[in-house]
Amino acid sequence: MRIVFFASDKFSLPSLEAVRAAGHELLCVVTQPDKKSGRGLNVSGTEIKSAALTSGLKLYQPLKVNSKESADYLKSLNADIFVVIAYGQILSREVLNLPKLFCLNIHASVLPKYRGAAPINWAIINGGTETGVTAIKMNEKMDQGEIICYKQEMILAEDNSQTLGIKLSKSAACLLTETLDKINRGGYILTAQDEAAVSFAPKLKKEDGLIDWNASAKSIHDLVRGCYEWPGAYAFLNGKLLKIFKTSVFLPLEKKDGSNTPGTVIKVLKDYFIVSTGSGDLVIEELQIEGKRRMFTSEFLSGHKMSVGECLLGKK
RNA sequence: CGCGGGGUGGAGCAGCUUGGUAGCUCGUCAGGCUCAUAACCUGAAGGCCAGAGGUUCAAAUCCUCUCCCCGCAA
Repeated sequence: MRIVFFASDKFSLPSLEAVRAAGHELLCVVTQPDKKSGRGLNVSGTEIKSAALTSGLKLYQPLKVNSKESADYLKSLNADIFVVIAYGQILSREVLNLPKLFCLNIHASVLPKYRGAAPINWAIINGGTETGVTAIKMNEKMDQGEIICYKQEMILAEDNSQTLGIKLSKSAACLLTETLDKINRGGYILTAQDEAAVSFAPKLKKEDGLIDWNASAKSIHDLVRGCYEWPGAYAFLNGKLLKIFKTSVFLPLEKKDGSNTPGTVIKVLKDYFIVSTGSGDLVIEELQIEGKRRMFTSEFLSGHKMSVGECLLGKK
């Protein structure tokens, strides 16, 4: 099929590769414009851009994909179908109607759950044990299109957003090629989403990573996993930002009186330290203090004196 | 020119203000103690103090420039 591929995140890379490998005709890759990012004012393009350039694919980076100029160009490509995966701009009805067939979107959750920009993160933050990827025929409302098919994926206890994202991106690639096959053969059924089961996964904000020590150790642990690696779960230690990348829930052998204020360091060992929470204790295994690189707690403790009774705070 | 922190044996840090012997907690290696050990004791190896200039009798330390890492912000 003649495909125009819309993507801006590395999540879409396996899908892009799969479409190529399946022998479809990639007319053009559409991605977000280069943006200033990082320290200073370095301009950089998306990873999709570099991949497309490496593969010699045609690249298009409209500032506004719905503009007349952009729509005219996309129309001129005369595509069978638009494939949209983590593109980052909402397509107008006009653009959605450009391809001969329709616009196909792969979303990183089992819809109608977790509509929105950060489904992988929220699935973990909420302590879920399974999620998946869904192929939908897009309509003008965000993630509300009819479902063509989906695949489920387990969320393992050791998964974080990164590892789960990698797994889902691969399953998205499989789902995409399967779906394209179905569409090619005409053997697919559209199922409307159950509006009663809808939930949302809005784009993560920096503040979403702030740890509330009054929460349970389990939910803080889920926050740490779900906010990996951006924005990162964080607290403050002696006025400095402390990002926490890896934790585990500590299961004490004996019951404690629970008199420790949540956020207090209750034990410092050689390789890690333990912080009390609203319910249960949390082992801190990997972290990053402001101005320093990310490191294992064992490394951190080699050079930073930390003592029982210190407090990790929710603000400076 | 967005703001700020940093670069010191293999790891993480102190020392810099007030120039004068390279320090701490680990790790590594060797030996000892021990029924035994990730524990304890003793000893050793391992540094052009990011790089280049400058000031000085003397620079990790003060001045200038370059490179690299990180947090904020986007």
